Amino acid sequence: MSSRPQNFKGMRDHLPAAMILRQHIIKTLTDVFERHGFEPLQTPIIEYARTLEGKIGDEEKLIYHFETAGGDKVALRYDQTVPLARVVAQYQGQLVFPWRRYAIGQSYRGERQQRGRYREFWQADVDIVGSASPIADAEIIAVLTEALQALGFSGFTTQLNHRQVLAGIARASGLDEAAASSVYRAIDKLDKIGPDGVHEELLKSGVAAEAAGRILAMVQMHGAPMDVLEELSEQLAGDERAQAALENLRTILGFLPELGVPANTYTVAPQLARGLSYYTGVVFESVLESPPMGSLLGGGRYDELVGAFAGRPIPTVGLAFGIERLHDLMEELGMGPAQRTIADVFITIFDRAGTAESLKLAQELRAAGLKVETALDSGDKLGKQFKYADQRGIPFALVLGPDELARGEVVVKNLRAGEQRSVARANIAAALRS
RNA sequence: GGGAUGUUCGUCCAGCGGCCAGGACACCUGACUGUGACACAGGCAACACCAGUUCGAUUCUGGUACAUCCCCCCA
Repeated sequence: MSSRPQNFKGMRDHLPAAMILRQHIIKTLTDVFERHGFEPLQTPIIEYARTLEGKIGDEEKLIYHFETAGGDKVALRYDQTVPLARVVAQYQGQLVFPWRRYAIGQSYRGERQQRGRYREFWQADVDIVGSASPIADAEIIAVLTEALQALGFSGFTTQLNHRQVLAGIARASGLDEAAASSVYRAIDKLDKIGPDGVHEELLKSGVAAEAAGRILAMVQMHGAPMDVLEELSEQLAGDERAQAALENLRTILGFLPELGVPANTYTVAPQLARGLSYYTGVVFESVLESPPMGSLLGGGRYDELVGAFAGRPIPTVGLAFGIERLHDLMEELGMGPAQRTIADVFITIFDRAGTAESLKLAQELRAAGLKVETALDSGDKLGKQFKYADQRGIPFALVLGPDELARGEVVVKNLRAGEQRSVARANIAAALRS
């Protein structure tokens, strides 16, 4: 009784049909990123453990640690932001700032698997490093909006907030910084557990009933973004840092129309907290109304992390798309490319004598830019070859037998429609494209 | 890390103390020797693993592994 082979828990294999969708997602994102001038970056998935330690807060227990045979303490990267900070510090002299870069690859977190959460997951990160300009923040929001649209999503909402608005709400409720973190966690669950649930959690974390009521009132504000900002401004009057944050949000939002971000794709959401470990300014995430899938992406401004290795402040704003979630959602919603395979056409081999001509034809069509697969066994019957091509989902099969060779033609068979016709060899590529 | 539920041919499902463990789809093989699909006829193929209870376990109990989902946290 041999044990069945099995992939490691929480990690997935992606068979060709899934990979076609994933590559479509990655290509679409890459196109959008590059249209905005972002350059590609790739870093190893293994880092020295010390590089990752102390950077992401109390979730370090989720980092995969191990020791190499040579005694090096290493870790699988937890995200692509800390590696970015490392790269910035290491190659300062070779990079031109502000630096726009994107990185698409996998990260690892040792947590229990759940919907939309895996132990190995791909993210597409986009960041503008070395600029504190609100134009940079706005551009990141423009990129995210454009990318979701390019993928075919509609009805998504990007919720925006600012760390200092959150802090201001805590201050206005008489809470000190130490108490704040559990408060942020509680209010961030508003959408999930409702006002009553949040109220309960606030009380549980030691917030007075009156303060909890004020927090809830502020956090539940909704309406047109500029109106919400105005209301918050009144509620947080006298708090300079909060006022500056609100002004910053106003400025960022002001650039959005020109950057092509439709007003119905974003809201100001005072309850949005996100992973608080390193964000310092604007924070945001995009969600889909349904099906439920957590956030599709998340990000914000973090002005301290990147400079931590470099030893000088390097303000940065960026975000991470969750490729797994985009993938799962698009699969569920039937979005993305319809084809099951990448090949455009299958070329049969009629018999041993015709093998050379079939292979030659394949090269001609490949040179013309088509994706071509040939039969591999000159002894197989045509019927078997057709069946194979059909099972693979290849739309066309070509037959090059003695009759066709004599006439300088090729039979083009449409496997979906079941029709076939004879086409002059020179015109095949064109016939397949039409 | 804590918790809930689940695991039967490749896939989806049935069975439920004793069965040759059943079906559908998929797959393989047949007739057609320049043509797949449809139909037909055959065939391959499973009780996740380890203990326990029992005369007897796929079925009951416990554990393990894995999966789905929740908490935590996040993409």
